[in-house]
Amino acid sequence: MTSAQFSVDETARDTARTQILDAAADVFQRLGFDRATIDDIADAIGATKGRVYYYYRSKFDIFLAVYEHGMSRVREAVEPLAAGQGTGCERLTAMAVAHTENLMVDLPYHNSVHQGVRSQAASALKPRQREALSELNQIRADYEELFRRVVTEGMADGSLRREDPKLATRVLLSSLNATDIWVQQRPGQSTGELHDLALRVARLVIGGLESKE
Amino acid sequence: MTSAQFSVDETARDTARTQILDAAADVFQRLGFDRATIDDIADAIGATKGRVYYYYRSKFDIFLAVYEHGMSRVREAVEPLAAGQGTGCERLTAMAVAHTENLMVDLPYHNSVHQGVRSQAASALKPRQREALSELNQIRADYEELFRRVVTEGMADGSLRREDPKLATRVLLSSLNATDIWVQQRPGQSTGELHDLALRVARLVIGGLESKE
DNA sequence: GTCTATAGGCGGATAGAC
DNA sequence: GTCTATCCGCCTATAGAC
Repeated sequence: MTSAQFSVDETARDTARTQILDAAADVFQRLGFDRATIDDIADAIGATKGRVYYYYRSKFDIFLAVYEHGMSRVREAVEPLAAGQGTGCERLTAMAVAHTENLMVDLPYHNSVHQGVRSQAASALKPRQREALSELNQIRADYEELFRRVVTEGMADGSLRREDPKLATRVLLSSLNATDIWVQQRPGQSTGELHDLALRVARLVIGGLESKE
Repeated sequence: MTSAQFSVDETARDTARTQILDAAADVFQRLGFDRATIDDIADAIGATKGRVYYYYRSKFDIFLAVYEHGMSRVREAVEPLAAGQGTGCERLTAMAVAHTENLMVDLPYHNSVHQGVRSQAASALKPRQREALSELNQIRADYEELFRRVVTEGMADGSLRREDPKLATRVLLSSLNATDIWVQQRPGQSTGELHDLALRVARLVIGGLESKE
């Protein structure tokens, strides 16, 4: 086996896995994790259970992969902005816009993650799965910490009101994430329109609705 | 059968139904509607399935009753405030505080409703159930409309920034509702502490985090 | 009214053919 | 690798005893 061949095999495997993940995220969004069946996922890619179980051990493992995929994409988009130029408020706004934009683009993934965060307590997990889940929750906690640092800096430089940073960050992030209830992906939507909507949402949440007198 | 006796029977029946509803809301919150079993609900009140099915035809009917119960309580608390004194911003804030406070007090009910809104598309419903659900969704839409009117008035009287009222109302309500992810009921929590937390959350969402320069 | 027992179906997961 | 066939457990809902 040449290394080129090895590489090709790896790519093919990754492609197959990603195809399953995309389908799974979509089905999870539409039906919810519990109602979604492996057959639904298989149908969505024109296959049967057999193929899905060849690539993933269990339904929960698929969920974990969707979670990880979704988190790493949004983190890549947002993390660089935390250390950028400008006041805390300006950087926080840039992060919030990028977060919301990513949420809208990767809506099925985000929605699945969101479901997972809501109901993680449920169901008896195998040790392997429990470990994987708590790793992901750690990544999520780190992500929140990223926002909390910028919030704290913004309060220090006077661009943000002084409030409990932990509470403020929680409210901010949960508010942004809540948009996944009412946004809907439309095929004809340009990325410019999405950016515009994300901007308006982020400004509403950070700037508030109250007029500045 | 005297009318007094009739009344007593009705009360006993209502008490039994409410007990089931309280248990169901709690179980739905902890496990999610899909994972929750009728046995879980029965266990929570020290009974077996038989009792639960004597009072409710199906699991979905229990969910509908929880939904209705939760919505009518929050509506009773918030509706009178819409027509009160003060600027649009002041009335909106009072409504938002009452909404959030009620959410924290009736957390299991709110959380169940929230789940229902998220996944209502799923599962084939019987005509009777479909009708009941769309009635509840109408009640929910009316509730949102109540907020939208005050938002519009606030923009007219200058106490709120001019924005698309529909978008602003959606962001506001979904932000407030999103707190059900991270709030947790603690037995020792006084109503004063709850009110204080609700006030801070509502002011963060309406007033924003940005400092007014 | 509330229980126990059970029917009935669905869906996750596996075995084994191709 | 992907399929078909099937096992098995769980859970909604009902029947019927008490």
